[in-house]
Amino acid sequence: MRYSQSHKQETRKTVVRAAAAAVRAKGPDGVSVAEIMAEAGLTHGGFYAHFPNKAALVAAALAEAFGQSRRRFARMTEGMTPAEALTAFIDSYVSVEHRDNPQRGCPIATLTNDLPRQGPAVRGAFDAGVANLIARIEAWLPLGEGQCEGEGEDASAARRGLASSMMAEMAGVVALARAVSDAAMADALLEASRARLKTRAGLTGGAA
Amino acid sequence: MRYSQSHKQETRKTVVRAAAAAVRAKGPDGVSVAEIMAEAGLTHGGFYAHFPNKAALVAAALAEAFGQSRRRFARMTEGMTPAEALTAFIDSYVSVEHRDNPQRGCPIATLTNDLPRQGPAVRGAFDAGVANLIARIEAWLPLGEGQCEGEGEDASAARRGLASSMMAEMAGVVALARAVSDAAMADALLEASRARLKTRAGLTGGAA
DNA sequence: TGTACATCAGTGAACGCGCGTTCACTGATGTAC
DNA sequence: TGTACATCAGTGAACGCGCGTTCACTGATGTAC
Repeated sequence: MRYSQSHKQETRKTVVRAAAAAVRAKGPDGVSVAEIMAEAGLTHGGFYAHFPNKAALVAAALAEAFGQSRRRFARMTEGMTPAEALTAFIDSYVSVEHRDNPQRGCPIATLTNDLPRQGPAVRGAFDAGVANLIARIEAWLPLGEGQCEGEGEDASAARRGLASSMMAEMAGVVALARAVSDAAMADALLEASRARLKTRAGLTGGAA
Repeated sequence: MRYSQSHKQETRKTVVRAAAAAVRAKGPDGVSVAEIMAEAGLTHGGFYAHFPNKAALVAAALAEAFGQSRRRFARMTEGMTPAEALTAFIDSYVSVEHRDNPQRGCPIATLTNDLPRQGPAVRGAFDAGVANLIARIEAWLPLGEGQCEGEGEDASAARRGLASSMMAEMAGVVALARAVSDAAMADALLEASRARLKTRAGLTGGAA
């Protein structure tokens, strides 16, 4: 029952971080306000001093989760060439480690199916996260790639299309590997997509 | 309150069909037993004459949904060459029509995120559905495709890997197109993956 | 063929339970004097 | 610098509500005679 000037903001951050983990692990409708507040060391009654309702917390948690992922990959790929960065990104995204730790993983792989049922604030945060991830992949892709030689409108559209297609496969395969209960099949799904994604990005022969 | 010999089985089928649609539209935890029974023209109390609990209904609904998808695509691709069938499959799976009608679409694109939280019966039905879909795509793929020329262990493994990778992208992009609220972005995601999937399957130049 | 009875699919009220949200209260802090 | 007061983050009991599940009951049907 003490508080200083910045104490409320710190408490809010703790709650949002707890929510970011819980929402990814159990889904927006699978966690309760009381559960998240307890995780943050508080009781559920105090929740409404920080958020108008549960939906606002979910929106904040989603934004926090996207921020965490972005910072993590920025740190990981610091100083790398685009080809190295993209390889590292694919290897860590399409991995057993990522599959087995949804609570600190990419929110797209965890929450996609729940999103159509969420409110505008949550969906807006999701749109932004998806667009950001596609743009990041696109920036890492080698120029003049694949079927579209030469610079111009077509090459740029092809790069964007490839980045979008890769994003869909990456999020899809991680979600699928979590859903499948046969362990060998789950491993095989990750392995197949990891190899194909690198080929698709033109990363097979070595760095570009 | 009448019943004939087959009446109970017909009622059960009606309930399972209603559940198969409702579960895909709203998720296993988003529909109530009462809602499904009302959809089938019954009251909720009678539910337990047909199923031991809600989980059993969800498992039956998932199996029914997979069966519907399988029959639909079998009908659609009847008499086609493998290349034609695969093209038709990609076009209808990665489509605006499929995105906008989850209630009669592929359960993988709808339920993946909910599956880790389901019981063994539901998860077993899901595993079978995923394996079946990958096998179907694999059977449609042209022989000696892509990077792996010549027949043998490697070519077969490459075909299976490609089929698995394509399945992940297909389910992933449909789920993603539903999750994204920006209509232009959702359309672009589908379009990009549809084109890339055909290229990946070796369907671009014409039939093989 | 006709009658009496047993069955059981389906009804609708009721049960605990957990949830999101509300609210009267508490007490450590920042501020006014 | 010291004291009195107002603030408001956090507490914990309580609220409606919808859910899965249970249960006493109903009445059309299949069966025994």
